[in-house]
Amino acid sequence: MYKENNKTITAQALRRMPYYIQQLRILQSEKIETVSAPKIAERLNLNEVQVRKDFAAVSSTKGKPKAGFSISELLANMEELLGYHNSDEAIIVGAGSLAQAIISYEGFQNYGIKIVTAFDVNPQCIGTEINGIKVLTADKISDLCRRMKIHIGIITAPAHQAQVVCDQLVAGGVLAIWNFAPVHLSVPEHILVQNENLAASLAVLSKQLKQAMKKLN
Amino acid sequence: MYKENNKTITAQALRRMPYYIQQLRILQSEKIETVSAPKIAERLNLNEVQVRKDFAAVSSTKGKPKAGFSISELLANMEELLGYHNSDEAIIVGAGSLAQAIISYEGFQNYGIKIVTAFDVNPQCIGTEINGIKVLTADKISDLCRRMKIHIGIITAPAHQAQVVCDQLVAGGVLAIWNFAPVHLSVPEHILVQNENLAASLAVLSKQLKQAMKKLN
DNA sequence: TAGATTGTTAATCGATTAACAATC
DNA sequence: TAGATTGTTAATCGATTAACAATC
Repeated sequence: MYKENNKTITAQALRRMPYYIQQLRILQSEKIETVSAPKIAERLNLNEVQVRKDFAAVSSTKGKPKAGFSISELLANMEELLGYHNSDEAIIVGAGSLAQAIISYEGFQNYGIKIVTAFDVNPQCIGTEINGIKVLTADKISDLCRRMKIHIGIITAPAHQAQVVCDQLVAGGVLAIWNFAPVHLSVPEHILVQNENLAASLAVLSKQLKQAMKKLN
Repeated sequence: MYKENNKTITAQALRRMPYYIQQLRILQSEKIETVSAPKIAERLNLNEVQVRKDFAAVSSTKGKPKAGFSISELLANMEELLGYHNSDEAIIVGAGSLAQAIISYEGFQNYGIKIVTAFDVNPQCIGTEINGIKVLTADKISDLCRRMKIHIGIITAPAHQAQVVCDQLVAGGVLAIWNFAPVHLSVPEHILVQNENLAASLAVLSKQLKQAMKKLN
């Protein structure tokens, strides 16, 4: 849980923020100026109390009974909270198609990080560029992280290389790791790891589907 | 929550399964035959009771006090549970770099789905192949899903096309949607949606990092 | 005013963790 | 036997949801 202006925001609430931002932008493009929590809740299939609490937690001003919240103010508060306008620098290790997808993902610069360099072990791609981002040899990971004071490392390397890459990032002083390899990473206690495990997500989906189909029969 | 052999497995437990499988395979490759819950818990930084309960929930036989569980049996039970050996067919819509990454992701065929066709609106990529998978024109989504009785649709299209694609999938009889577009999808009640929202994950990571760095000062 | 909406306290729900007897 | 480990019940924790008075 994180504090901002004496208010507490949970990780789950943070995960909802991009969805709020998306909806608020739609309303804003329709020249609407205020919105109520129940309205957004309905559009996103969420509980209205939850939305109200989330809004209260990020909003710099109070909502107005009957009227709701100012859309432009909510948007500014949420974007500020997520750091959309002052991006942290990051590097990405493993310059394959996943790296390319992330680098070109709907303009990630708007999402609070800026990828400055890519790394790979394959001599064939070293020296090339992905969307304007240079691919360097993996030997230089620690060195570059340290020199550029990089705080975020993204691992898109294959599973069997993920732990080695992780260790190099940690050695380079990286504090947060966004891990796309489907393996558990061992890290010192102070290092943050966010796992993006597609195998795990798929496990949930395909099991749920099987259950649903059983019910249909 | 899902039942299997009178035992209940939660979605969170399912998400832990691929990590168990990874660790069990490592031990198996070292010719070790049994393992205890506390041992796996330690390797994965989990609570030992949680691991024991997860094992009990999937295992076809009971663990033995002092000895623990049979690794090969646990592996077989988990792989069966996740459907690793009888893959469901799926299609993917939006044949960009993210689609390519998913298609080539560590051999996804082992993870319970088999992607049979890709779709795109861009005439340039229609007719090409991605790792042996043909790219067809998006007009044919509903039709093909219906004819081939496809149950899983993967959306890797841009945000502004995601809802349209989703509607086509639903019209084609798809029951489960794996959505990589960073938007909320409106679907009929019986349709399963698993959101893979990178913007949301990044929001958590970058906020946590900011908090951690505040503490360091 | 009436009613939609807010903010807040209390109740519920689900998942994790602790405690502990049973057992190989 | 002693001790590691299991299985299970109870306690804890955190997040979501319900209830309701306050207010524009």
